[in-house]
Amino acid sequence: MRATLTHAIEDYLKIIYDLSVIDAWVSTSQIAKALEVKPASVTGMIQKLAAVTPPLVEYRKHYGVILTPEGERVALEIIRHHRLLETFLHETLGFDWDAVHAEADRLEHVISEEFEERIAQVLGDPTHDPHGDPIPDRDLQMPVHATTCLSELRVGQQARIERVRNDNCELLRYLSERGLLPGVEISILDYSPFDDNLYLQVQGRPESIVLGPRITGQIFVELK
Amino acid sequence: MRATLTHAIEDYLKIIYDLSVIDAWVSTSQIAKALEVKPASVTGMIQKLAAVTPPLVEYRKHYGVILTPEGERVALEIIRHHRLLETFLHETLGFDWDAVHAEADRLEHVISEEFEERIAQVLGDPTHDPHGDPIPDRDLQMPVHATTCLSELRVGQQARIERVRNDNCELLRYLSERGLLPGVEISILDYSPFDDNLYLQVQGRPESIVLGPRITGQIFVELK
DNA sequence: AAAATAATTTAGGATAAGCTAAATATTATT
DNA sequence: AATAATATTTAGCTTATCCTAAATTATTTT
Repeated sequence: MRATLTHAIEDYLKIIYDLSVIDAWVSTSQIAKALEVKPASVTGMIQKLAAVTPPLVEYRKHYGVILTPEGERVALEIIRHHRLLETFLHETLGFDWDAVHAEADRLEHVISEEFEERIAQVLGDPTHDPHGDPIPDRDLQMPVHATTCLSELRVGQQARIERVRNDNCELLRYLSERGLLPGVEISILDYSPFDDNLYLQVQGRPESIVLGPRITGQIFVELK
Repeated sequence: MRATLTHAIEDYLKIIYDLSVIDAWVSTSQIAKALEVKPASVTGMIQKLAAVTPPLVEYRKHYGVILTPEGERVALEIIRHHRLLETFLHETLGFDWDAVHAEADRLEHVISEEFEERIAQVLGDPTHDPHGDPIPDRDLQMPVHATTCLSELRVGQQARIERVRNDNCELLRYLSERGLLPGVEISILDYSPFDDNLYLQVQGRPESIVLGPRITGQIFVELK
């Protein structure tokens, strides 16, 4: 079934996005703590988010979730709402510093695209909210074509790297040293079900690269 | 048990208030039609509204409901939110006249008292919304609804449009395209008793406008 | 590598607000 | 006053999102 984006779902996606700054894979208990609900409730919800069409998260039992491109698109939309609202409440309506957050948290789920555009215009298309957080811009939403993550690929498949969703400098250096950058074409050599490691090769390079499950879930690719 | 004011409850109270303009006692089916839910659902909800502490409606089986003072207080609070929001969306954010209603319908349940006060202040404590409906004031006094509606006028009479009591976007656009807005002066050209249509003209415009009986009962005017 | 601890999932309920179908009350027509 | 037509209510289901308690899986300590 196609997803109806309830407030609760939007809250989950937003929190998952926020938590995935450190590690794109986010655990049940992290989400539970952030949303102030019980872990069992989180399990129920993320199973739903993964089952919906198109899936909003990828879910691995006892491990965690990662946003799909579609999930991230929705998360960014809500975050744009939130940060524009905070800015608007503070700048235009004169709300205090500490009051804007709670108000924006309720309004973000309810405003239309027209409302969003009009306050953006009134504010002169700001790039940062009053806390200094960046406001995703209107069309920074994900590319339209369907992408999968590396961990979904089978041995023998070929793909082109689309993007790497991670802030971790070390990881990014590790990848770039091996030529694993957006745009590059790769093929899957082998997969170890024991430790979930993926062996792959960059087109035109001799050596094989091993990637663990934590990383393969963060690299999005376009199938060939 | 003490009432938790959900969005649904607020919608019921608001609609009951609106419907009680004609008769303070409002029937199940009137509410069902206005809210676009089934009569059985209305019965369930109004039984709850009557059972809560303090009761929000008085309920008589097979007869209808009437708002209690507490129910009316809540209804007026929501209506104040709604009408302030409509005014704000139109005046401050530049929304079209006919687009404000849908947006306000969602926002009204979600804004804080602080938000309410700040937009009221920005607008200079307005007494009427862009449709001409009175905005209940901060201490929630009853607005006075004593005006005549268009359908009561005779051929040759002149009047000033006071307010249009309707949610239908298409209708509102239809009216605004013809310059039929609150504040505008009109005169009645003709009336057809066969189909109950009213022919009228906006002061300073050449063309005549035809309105059916469904509409003329919803446009309130002040006689000249 | 076994036991202890922690995290996660499953199973089974609770509540809010909607629905349909059947039962009952009210009102209108003959 | 009996019947027909309407309106309303009851009973029982559905979906969304939460909960608790018990079962399971993962991780850490010894």
